[in-house]
Amino acid sequence: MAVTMRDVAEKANVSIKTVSRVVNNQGEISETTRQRVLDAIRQLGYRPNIVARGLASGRTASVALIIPQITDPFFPELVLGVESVAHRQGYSVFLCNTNEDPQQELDYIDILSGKQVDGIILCGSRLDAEQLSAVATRHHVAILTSRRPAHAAVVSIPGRTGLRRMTSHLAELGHRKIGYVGLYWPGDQERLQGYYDGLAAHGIGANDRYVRMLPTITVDLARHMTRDLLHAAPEITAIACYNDLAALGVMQAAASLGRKAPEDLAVVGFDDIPLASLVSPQLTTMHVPKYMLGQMVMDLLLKVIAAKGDYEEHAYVELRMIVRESCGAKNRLPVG
Amino acid sequence: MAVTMRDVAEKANVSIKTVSRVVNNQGEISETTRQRVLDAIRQLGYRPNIVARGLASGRTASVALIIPQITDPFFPELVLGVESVAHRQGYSVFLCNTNEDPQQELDYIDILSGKQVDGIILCGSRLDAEQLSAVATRHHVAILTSRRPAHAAVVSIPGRTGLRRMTSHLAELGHRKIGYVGLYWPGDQERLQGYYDGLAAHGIGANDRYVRMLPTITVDLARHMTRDLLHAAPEITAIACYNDLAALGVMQAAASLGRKAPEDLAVVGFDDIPLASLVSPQLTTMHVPKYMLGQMVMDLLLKVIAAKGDYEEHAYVELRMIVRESCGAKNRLPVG
DNA sequence: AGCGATTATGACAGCGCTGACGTTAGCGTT
DNA sequence: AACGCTAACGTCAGCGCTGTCATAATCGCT
Repeated sequence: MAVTMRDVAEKANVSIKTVSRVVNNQGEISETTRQRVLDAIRQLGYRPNIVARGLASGRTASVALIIPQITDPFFPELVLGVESVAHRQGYSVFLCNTNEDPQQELDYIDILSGKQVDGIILCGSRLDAEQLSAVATRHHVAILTSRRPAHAAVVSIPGRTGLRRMTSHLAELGHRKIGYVGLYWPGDQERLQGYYDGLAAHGIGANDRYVRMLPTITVDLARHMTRDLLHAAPEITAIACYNDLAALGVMQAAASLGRKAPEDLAVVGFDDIPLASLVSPQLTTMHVPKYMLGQMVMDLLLKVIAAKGDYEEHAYVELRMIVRESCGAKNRLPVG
Repeated sequence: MAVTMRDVAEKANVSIKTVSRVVNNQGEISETTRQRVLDAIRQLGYRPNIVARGLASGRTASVALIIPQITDPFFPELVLGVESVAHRQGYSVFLCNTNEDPQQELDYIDILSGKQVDGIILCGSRLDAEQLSAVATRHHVAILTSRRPAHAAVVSIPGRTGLRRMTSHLAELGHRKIGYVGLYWPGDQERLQGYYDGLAAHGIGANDRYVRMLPTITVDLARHMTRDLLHAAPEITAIACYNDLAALGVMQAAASLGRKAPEDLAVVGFDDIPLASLVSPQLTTMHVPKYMLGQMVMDLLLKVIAAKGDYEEHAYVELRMIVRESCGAKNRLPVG
């Protein structure tokens, strides 16, 4: 069925090793031999068997990309970024959805390392610090997280700084009663901290009654919790959110209570997912360069692979605040 | 470094083949031997090397999922559906974005078949009929398309029927001047046909001036083209769209011209992407069960693999019209 | 007691490729 | 003329498994 190197070697009347050399562009080959081999390859339609190469060389040219949820609008762009550099470097990527379940994450790592992937990218890992560092020492790993794992190759989103800036923005607009709708996860309270930082920077005391933490972030859940929040503390005039999805829920809740954003409630999001500019009012949010993030983390993984795992780095992406409509700007729908 | 079957075999004092048998649950093994081997596996932390297995057996337990664009909101759910059944059956999935480029699609098929994937899923392929059938005969393939390739395993979205129903819906609401904003691609004009079908069913003559075809569908492009359309034919009172993304652009265009949906312009979409219920007015659209579609096409691929490629089937998913706000229903934002 | 059938296991080759090393012919050098 | 050197190959073992076949032990049955 499949054409092998042996077939090519016979046809070109050279050794298998010579064929291997021209296929991989390595070693010294005379131009005539190279052409002879190339012709044979073309005529026979030979395609190298990467599985066999993987077994022999230990490199499979495949990596695993582990993410919590591809349906979270944050991730598609990121995946695209990862894939673009992976593809350019000759790697293919296994996509693994963990459904935010640490056990599934561990399972996937197991399975994929059994498939001898050359490296693993962990995005928004739900593993605890200990598990994470165990995985990082055992495999070639690049991590995307807002946490600060030790001795690893990681790209971070500065969530704390980001939320401080967003909260400050609200304070500078004159808001004093500022709520927060966030994600409750013991492993990472960076963004919540940023919210507190922002309040503190403007001399506003933190008030636990103004904070709602969700076990997982969905628009529906955020809507429910926000209705609750606005009932309990109707004096709130602004809400900072963990991300845009939460912000959407917040805006829906406000609307359902007859409070229009931004006049009756200012809202800021985080991430700048595509949706953010498509809803009305358009979301003021912190832009996270997701595609670039994907590229960065894949680049990082490449370095880890090249260094055979012996590589540490901690890079941060830059955030950029996008002022749209949901907290007071004047411009409306794009025209034309 | 890695623990191999040989190590396990030595430790358990059996042959490698016996270890292989217990790992793969095949053949007759006495309970005592099985336990002995299992213990050795556990103690050594043995993990089978799937690459080696792949070379020896010809099966890699990996499949390729080829899609045009993961950032198109139609696809994440579908990918999830594919992955869920793949994972359940022990397969991993390579994600391949073609950027709607047929050449990239072909390249990916080449690369991944070099990696000896057991099967390939083609979604929304941009290949022409000839290329498609060539790929389908050469590899184990399941196809998701609205076209009707011969001699293949395919799942279809009945786009023609769907658009007929959406257009009819508009006609039944009393609209006579109904426009269409669609995708121009020679290989597939099913949805456009459906639009014409819908008009015809209500005795409305087709009018080319009411139709705009985009080379690729983005919200921005749809907005531009629709402004153009509404300038050229302001008498239009309703627009049927190829998909929800186009519908969003249409609604933005209408808003920018001071025409509010649904009062001044009724709009219907297609696909029911998550966005559809998040924008205001919420989109009336045709629900496509994307997650299920993913499951169906992966199930289909499994059959193709089991039949060693000798399997044909043409399944259709069921569509369900979702009446929301963008063409006349009364309900507004969800409450609580 | 002798036979085939069944159960449990091992031996062996080989999947298609690569890494390490070996070989050869041709060249310049002193 | 003997030597070393390099370019241009070839040889060989083996990556970690699986398929196929062989083998040994046990069993029931006549």
